[in-house]
Amino acid sequence: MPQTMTSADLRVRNQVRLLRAVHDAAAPFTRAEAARLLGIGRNTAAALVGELEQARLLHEVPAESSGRGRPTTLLVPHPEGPLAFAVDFREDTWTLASVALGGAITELESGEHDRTPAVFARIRAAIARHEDERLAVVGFATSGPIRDGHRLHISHLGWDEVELGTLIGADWPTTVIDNDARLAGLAESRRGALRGMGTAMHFHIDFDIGGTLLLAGDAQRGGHNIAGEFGHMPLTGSGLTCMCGVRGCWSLDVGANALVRRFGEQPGYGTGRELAREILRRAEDGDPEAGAALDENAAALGRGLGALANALDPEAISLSGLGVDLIRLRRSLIEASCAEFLMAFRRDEPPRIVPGTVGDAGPLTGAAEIAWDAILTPEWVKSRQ
Amino acid sequence: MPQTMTSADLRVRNQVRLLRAVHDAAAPFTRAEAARLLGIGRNTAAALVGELEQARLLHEVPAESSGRGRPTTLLVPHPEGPLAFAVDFREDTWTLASVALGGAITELESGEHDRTPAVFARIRAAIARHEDERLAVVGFATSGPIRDGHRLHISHLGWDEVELGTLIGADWPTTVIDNDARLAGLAESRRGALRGMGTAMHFHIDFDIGGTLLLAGDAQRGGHNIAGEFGHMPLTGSGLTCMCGVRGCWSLDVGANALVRRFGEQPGYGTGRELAREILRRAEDGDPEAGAALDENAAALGRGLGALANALDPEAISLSGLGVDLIRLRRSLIEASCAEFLMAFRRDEPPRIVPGTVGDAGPLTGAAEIAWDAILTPEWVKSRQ
DNA sequence: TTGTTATGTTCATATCGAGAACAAAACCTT
DNA sequence: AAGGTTTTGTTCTCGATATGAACATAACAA
Repeated sequence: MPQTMTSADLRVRNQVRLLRAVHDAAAPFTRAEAARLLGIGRNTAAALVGELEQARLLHEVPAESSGRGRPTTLLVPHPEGPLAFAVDFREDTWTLASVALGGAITELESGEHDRTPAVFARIRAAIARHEDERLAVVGFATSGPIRDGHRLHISHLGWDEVELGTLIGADWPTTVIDNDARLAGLAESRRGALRGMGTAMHFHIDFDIGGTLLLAGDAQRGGHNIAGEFGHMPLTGSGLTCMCGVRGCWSLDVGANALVRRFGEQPGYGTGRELAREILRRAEDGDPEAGAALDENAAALGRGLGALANALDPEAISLSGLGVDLIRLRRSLIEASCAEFLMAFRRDEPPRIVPGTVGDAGPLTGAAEIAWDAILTPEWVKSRQ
Repeated sequence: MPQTMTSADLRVRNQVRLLRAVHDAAAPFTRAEAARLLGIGRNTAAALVGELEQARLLHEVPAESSGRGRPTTLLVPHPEGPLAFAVDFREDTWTLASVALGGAITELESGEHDRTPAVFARIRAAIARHEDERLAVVGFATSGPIRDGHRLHISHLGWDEVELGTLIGADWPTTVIDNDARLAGLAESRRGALRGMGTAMHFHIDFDIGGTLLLAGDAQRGGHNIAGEFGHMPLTGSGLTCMCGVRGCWSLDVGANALVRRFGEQPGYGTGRELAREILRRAEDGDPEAGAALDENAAALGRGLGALANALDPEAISLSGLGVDLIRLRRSLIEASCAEFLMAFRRDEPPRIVPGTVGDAGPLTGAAEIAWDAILTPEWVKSRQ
């Protein structure tokens, strides 16, 4: 029973609701609109906003008049307010950005790395270079599952069950972490193609395919925080054995690895991505063999999406990475293959399959979301008064 | 923004929290315990309980003393309080029960039916026979997906997109409806083997297999209210075409249909269930061919559960129907097959596969849960004051 | 018999949001 | 240019909530 309520907490709770509304909104809104949105009186809204301005969380700027009525103010993040830092930690690069309330992202720094855990110390140093008293929380996106929230497993870096506590230590600011595929999905759900949907899915296609189930704007994590390995279900009837230890994974037929394997190349994480780009280019230029490889990839993608739609009934499915190219080049094939594996009675209302709109910034954007989620709480807001 | 909050709503909200706690509790608790549970003072608890007693929602009975301290009272449903009716509508029978706050079920009536929609009128009549002013809401469990919440599709009755409004009309009490597999899962999640879990799954195995994903005690419904057709994912590599219109469904290899098909019988909904029981009996008696059929069923079950666990990471999976027998007779085979299709790094912590404890009463119990869910709201509680 | 413990009860208090009335600042009409 | 309209901001009173402290009560234990 977390939601204990005294009449004093009521105020904090409404402050959080207001901050959440400002953060989630696509565009700034006025104080009067805020009152209507939250279902509170204008007087109460004035009081809330005043206190949040005192706490340097919100700021009021004159709104350009729109029609009749007394001029009002727009609610915007306070110029001296708290900031979240977001880190996107990738295969060989990292990016650090600052994110204000509302989601505006400012890139601060980026770098390459040598694939050893030492990179975490360098990222910590980069944070320190930009850190000031405005920094409130860090959101961190990494690839690989993070078991039970603290045991990191990145196969293509050879990191096996690395203890997160040794990488992100007590000298770090408050930090929340999740994996990139899940965060990319969260970003689409909060600020992209899946906005406002109750049930949706997102898949990131790179070397293989991973994804997340998005319910009411939240990414599902599972019982051990390792949900989302949709690529490791045997959905396409492959006879091969996957790196994960299972036979027949969907990932064996979808993604860059599947593309290059068709050309006799060993799938892997070095040159594989470039070769996949090359195959994509050749397919666009009309090369029949490259085109056939793309066809197979698209058909396998659609088949898996259809199967998953039967089980989970998403309103829409967004794709990122290679998936964006596959939609661009093979949309009808994906949809046909999806429909073929959709239960007959669902075919008149198939899930929409759309490219993500957050794009490459998905993990970073998602990291910013979980960072702000961590502090947009009654406890934190109360502590700032 | 549904959760508008005035200090007057606060009281109603706490009343609902208290009622919810009483409803969800495994055993009655005292007023003092309620105060601790909700994090409120004893004086506030006294006020809440007093008002709920006035509203004929709660009743206080002397609690047998346990050690020192002033004697207190247990909070129990009011003897003249509201009741939910629950209906379990099956292939050829139906059951009507009355369910008090807290979940105690009293069976009222049951009957057979002729598989035509006319049975709904007879169920309505049965409700009318037992209805009095205490009846607040009806929860209804049916088989088959209910698209968008109002278009019912029961293939084995030959009902295709039947409009629910024509079956459950304006002369019915307030009625909420969902399908049996989902409600059986909800029952396990609220009152059975999956109690208290954040992420879990339940599968009901009858002719085929259907299930539901349970998150924090709620069954997922999907974007069009037709989530849960896990049986129609191609998880086992079958080459057959399923009744649903798709090739290779998991359901082709798991359940009574799969059992009888192995003996050259046509799967169907008439004698199929009896034949499956017969096969089960023979397997128990040591018949090698029946045993082999059971083996195949169990292996296919495990394979699918492993695949789904990769994607959704449940803490536990409960089974009902034939699944209970499969666990009883072939537990190790199911677990081995599940492990084989579990990603290697997950095998040291596989999902627990357990028989449901609500058993045959799952759909009825789940129907009662959604019925009470529908009224344990601030609006309804306020309307009773 | 007396002390201990847990719970029930009473009362004063701070705070919250609602609602009404009024003020202010724009736009629109004539 | 003047007056009316519309929307928002501001001020004040009011009823309601949960709290916390103090006290009362009813069991058990020594």
